[in-house]
Amino acid sequence: MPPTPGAADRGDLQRVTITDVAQAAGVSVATVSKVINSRYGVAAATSERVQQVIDELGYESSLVARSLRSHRTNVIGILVAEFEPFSTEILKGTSRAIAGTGYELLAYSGGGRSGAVAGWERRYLSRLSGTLIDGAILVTPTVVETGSQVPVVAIDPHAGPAHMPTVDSDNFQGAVLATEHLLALGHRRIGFLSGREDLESSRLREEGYRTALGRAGVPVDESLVRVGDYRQESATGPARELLGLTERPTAVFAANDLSAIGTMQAAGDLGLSVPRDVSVVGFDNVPESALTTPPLTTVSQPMQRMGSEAVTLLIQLMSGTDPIRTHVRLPVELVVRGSTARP
Amino acid sequence: MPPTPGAADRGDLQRVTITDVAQAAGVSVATVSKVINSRYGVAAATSERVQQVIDELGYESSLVARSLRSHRTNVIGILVAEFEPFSTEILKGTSRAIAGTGYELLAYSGGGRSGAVAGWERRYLSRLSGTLIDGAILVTPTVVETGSQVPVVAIDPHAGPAHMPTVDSDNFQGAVLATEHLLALGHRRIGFLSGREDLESSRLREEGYRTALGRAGVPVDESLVRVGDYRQESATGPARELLGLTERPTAVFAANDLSAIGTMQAAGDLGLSVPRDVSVVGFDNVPESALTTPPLTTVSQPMQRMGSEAVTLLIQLMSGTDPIRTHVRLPVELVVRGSTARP
DNA sequence: CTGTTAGCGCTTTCAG
DNA sequence: CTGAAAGCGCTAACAG
Repeated sequence: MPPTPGAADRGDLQRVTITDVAQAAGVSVATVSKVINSRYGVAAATSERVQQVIDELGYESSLVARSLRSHRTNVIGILVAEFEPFSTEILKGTSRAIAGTGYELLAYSGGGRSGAVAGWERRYLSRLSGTLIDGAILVTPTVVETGSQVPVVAIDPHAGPAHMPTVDSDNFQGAVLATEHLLALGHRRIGFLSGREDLESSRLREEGYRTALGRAGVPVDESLVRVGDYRQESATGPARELLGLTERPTAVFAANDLSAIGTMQAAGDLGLSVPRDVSVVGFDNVPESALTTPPLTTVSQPMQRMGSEAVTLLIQLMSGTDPIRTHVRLPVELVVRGSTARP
Repeated sequence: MPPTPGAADRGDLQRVTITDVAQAAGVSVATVSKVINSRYGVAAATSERVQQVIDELGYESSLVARSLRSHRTNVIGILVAEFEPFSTEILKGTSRAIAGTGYELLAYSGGGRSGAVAGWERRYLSRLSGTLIDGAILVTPTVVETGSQVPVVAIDPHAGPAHMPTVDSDNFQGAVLATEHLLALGHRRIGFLSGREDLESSRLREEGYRTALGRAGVPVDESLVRVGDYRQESATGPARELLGLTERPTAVFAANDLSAIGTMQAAGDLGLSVPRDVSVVGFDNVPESALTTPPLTTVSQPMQRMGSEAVTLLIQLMSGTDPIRTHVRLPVELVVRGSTARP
C-alpha cells in the first residue's frame, strides 16, 4: 500500500501538484515551493521531510505554472517553420552548445507549409515569450521587428544583420565560389534557381551569382534565372522549365541543397544525366547532399556552428552581458563532389 | 500616434495581454476570450470590434496561460535526450506528418549528457504534460512506467512494445542482415560494439548478431563483444580495445552509425585502413553515414517514417479512437557501401 | 521558520 | 449578449 495519503490513493491518475505534496507532508504549499527552489528559511527537518514526499510522489513542478508566475524558466526557444535538413542541423549545434549551461532547449514548429503563414515567428514568439522561454533563436525569420521583450537572435534572417543580433554565413562569397567553379569548368550558360525571396540569404546568393558572372564577362541571361523557395517540391517546377529550354543551360546553381536535389530530380525526369548533360551545384552542404547520385557539389556553410554561435550569443544577451559582437558571420567553403563536370 | 489607448502608449514593451485588448476594446476579458475561441454568445458587432483591436495590437494569446487553464493546447511534445542525427531524423518525419492536422510540434531536450540524468523522459513529461502538451512522443526512453495522464507513444524504447504504444523497426532482423553480410564476405572474427544497454534495440541487435553467428556455425568470441552507448565519443574507447587485440577482428558490427563512425575513427588512429584492414558496419543509416570515407555500410531503418507513424498513432490515441494497432514495427534494409570488403 | 495572501494570463460557469 | 468571479499550479511578498 502506498505510504502517501494525498495523491496516491485517489482513483484517477492526475498530475501530482504542489498541493498534493504540501498535504502529504503536512505543510503549506509555500514551504514546498521554498524547498523546491532551495530558498532560505526552511528548517532542515522540514526540508528533508518535504523532499522525501517529493521523491515518493515523483513530483515535478509544472514548467507552465512556474513560468506563468516567475517569468524565468531557463529554457531557450528555437523557433523554426519546419523541421527540415537545415533547421535540424542548427538544432544539433544548439544541442551541443547548451550542454553544461543549465539551460534546456525547446524547439517549436507549427504544422503547416512554411509559406502559408508568413510571420509565424512573430506568432510563436508571442505565444511563448514572456512566459515559457527566456530567450529565442529564430531560424530564417521573415519578420524583422519582433516587438519582443525577450532577447532574440536570428539565424539567416529576412533582413541584414543591422536589425537584430544575427548569425549567418558568407552567402555572397559562397555564391561567387559556386559560380566561379562552374565558370572554371567552362560553363557559360549557367542557370540560377533562387531561394525564398523574403530572405537576405537568397538575395545575397543571387547577387553572388550575378557578380561572378559579371567578373567573368559573361552577361546574365534573365531567362536562366528562376524563383524557388528553398523547398525541394517547389524546385522541380522551375527546374523543369529551365532544363526544358531550347537552349538549355549547361549548369544550374540552385540556392540551396534541397532545391539542387529537386533540380537533379527534374533532370532525371527529363532524361538528362547529371553531370554529363547538366551540372548542378547546391548550397548548405546538408548531410542529404552527399546521398544523391551523383553526390552533390555544394557550398558548405557551418550550420551546426551557426547553431552553437547563436546559443552563445543569446546566453550573453540574456545574462545582460554586452556581447562583443552582436553579429557573427561564418565562412563558407566549396565542396566539389560528383554533380559538376565540364560541359 | 497609435490609435490604441491600452498597451500602445505605455513606455515599456510588455507583452500585450488579453486585458490590454479588453480595455482597448471597451469590453471584458471574458468577451475577448469568447471572441478568440469563437464561442457563441457574442454580438457580431462586438466580435468584429474586438477582432480589430486584436489585429491592431498584434495580440497573440499566451500558450502557457491558456494551457494552464484549459488543459488543451493542440501541441504535441517530442521528448528527446539530445538533438543528434537519430532524433533529428525522427523530427523530420513528425514535421511532415503534422502538416494539416492542426497540431503544432514542441521538441524538448535537456542540456546535459544523455547518460547523466537517467529518467529524463519522466521528468520532462511531468514538467510538460497536464499542461502545455496534449500528448507526447518519447524518443528512446529509458523508463517504462510513465504514470502520465496524457497519451504517450514511444519510439525505440527501453522495454518491448508490451508496455506502451510503440514504434520501432526490426532490430533483430537488421542485425542478422548486417552480420550475415560480413559472414558472406568471408569474415569469421567479427566484433560487436553494443548500444545503450538500457534499450531494447541494443539488446535485439546483439541478439541478432549472436544468432547469425550461431546459424553460420561460428562460435561467439566474448572478447570480441564490447559495450558502447550509441554515442560517437564513447565508441572510440571500446573500438580501440577491440582493434588493438593481438588477434584482432577482421570486421566490426557497431550497434549504430555513430558508434560505427567512432570505430572507423579509432581504426584510423591505429593506422588501420577501412575496409582493407577491417570492415565496419553500422545501423540506422543516418545521413551522416554516407559522409564518411569510405561511406559506411549500414542497416537502414526508416527513421522519418518512424516519426510520422508515431504522430499518426498518437493522434489516434489523443482523439480517443482505438488505434488499429498499438505497436508499429517497420522493416529494415541492408545498405552496402564502401566500409566492408573481404577480409 | 512557516503560513496567508495575492496574482501571473487565461477560460469558464453563472448571474445579470 | 455581456461581465463578474473563481481558479489552473505556482512563486513572492508579507505577516505571524
